[in-house]
Amino acid sequence: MRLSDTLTKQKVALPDTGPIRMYFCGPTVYQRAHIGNARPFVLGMWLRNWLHTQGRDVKLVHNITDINDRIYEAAPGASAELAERATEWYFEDTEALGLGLPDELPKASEFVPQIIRFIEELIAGGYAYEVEGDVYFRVTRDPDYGRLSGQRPDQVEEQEPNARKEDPRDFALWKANKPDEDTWWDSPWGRGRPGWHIECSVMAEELLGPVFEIHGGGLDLVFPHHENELAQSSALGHDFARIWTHNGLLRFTGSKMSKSEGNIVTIREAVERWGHEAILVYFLTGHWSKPIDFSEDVMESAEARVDRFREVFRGESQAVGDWDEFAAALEDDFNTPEALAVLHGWRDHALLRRALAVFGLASLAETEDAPPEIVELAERRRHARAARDFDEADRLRAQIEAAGWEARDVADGFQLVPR
RNA sequence: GGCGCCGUGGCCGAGUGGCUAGGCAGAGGCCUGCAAAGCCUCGCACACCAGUUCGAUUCUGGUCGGCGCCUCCA
Repeated sequence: MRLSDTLTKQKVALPDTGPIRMYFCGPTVYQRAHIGNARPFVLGMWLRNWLHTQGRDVKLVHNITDINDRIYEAAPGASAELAERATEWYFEDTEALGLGLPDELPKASEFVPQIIRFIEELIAGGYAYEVEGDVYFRVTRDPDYGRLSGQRPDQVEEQEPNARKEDPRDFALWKANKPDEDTWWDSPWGRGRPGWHIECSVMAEELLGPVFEIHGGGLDLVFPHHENELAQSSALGHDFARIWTHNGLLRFTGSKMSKSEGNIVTIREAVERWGHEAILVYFLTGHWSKPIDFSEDVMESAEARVDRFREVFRGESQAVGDWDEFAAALEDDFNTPEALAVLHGWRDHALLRRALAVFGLASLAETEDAPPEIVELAERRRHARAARDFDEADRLRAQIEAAGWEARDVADGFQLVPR
């Protein structure tokens, strides 16, 4: 399989043998996750499922960042409780997507000793320095800094001056505890807590090793988050990720859906409104590397596709479907829109179910049986029709519809479909 | 200012140097007691301007337009 890689800007082939180790950046837990947060989660799970069906050994790590400025700001004095609660929300919400869970869901707070050791190594190598309880990464020490995002250190917009930094673009590995921060850990530099980027380098390497195959996350993480992860890990001589996959962001009413703009729909709201299947199909309709609009229209369109697949399973299974065509679409940069188009032509129930299962959509193959009382009405309607009493037949159909079912006349009788 | 992405038929959205994407919506038809579902047919699609080429939506250059990131955003 080949995947578009941010670092080389090319499609890079995965190794043909050996395990596929993947690290996908998860949420910072301080509020309910929005639908955009679901995209990297979903992509990670799909890749994992697909590689499994290809017989590969896969391990997917999806981190939870539960130490962050935003959490302190959102819950002054109770940040740990908020992080814990928001982590539970995230588990609930992603579980509702019907894709199961990644192999590992590490939390930053559980890796602080390893983070401290990592920072100590960076200091020992001259890549980081301590100032008054803070530790900063020395960006100018890395001649390749900026190679992931294309940003050169001298081009990066300067932030608010921080007199403690040697250079304004240096970033924090460790931050000294502030009075309003209610969680802290002891370290060689005093009480404090990890900076934003270091936890991912550490957790990825702890759980996958100093080199792994795929690192994913939202496009907005390329800079600075992933650039800095790469800088930290390569400073210690680690290869880190072989392929960087960055998913396009969701746009809502034309502009980016973002927490700061407030125009967000949570995963939970979306699942309630459209159901998890329509959401998954919606994600399927756009290539993972490109932005997609989130709107009523596209969701209605996704719902229609869901119905269409369900309809196939209500019909007769026919030997129509070419697995290789499906596989070819996914093997070439995981092109789900193409794969989806292929699947729309299939009539082989077992094959289609197997393909949909890759995307967590096997449930589309489940046909629902009507309760006995509805079947009874349908039977009566069949007799009425046989007797050419169409007024009675239409009355019964209305009654069936009122009960939430649709009566369809088919060659050998009737079919009942939930509405 | 720096880095990067994108402009495909009413909408969404793949893809290709010449051969059907697919879905939604729309029109007509088949089927039906009427429907529903399904199936069939249809709509002069590739922002603009040059260039390369026998031939470009697909390659190159430019123009216009939209969008993302630039140290709290998946």
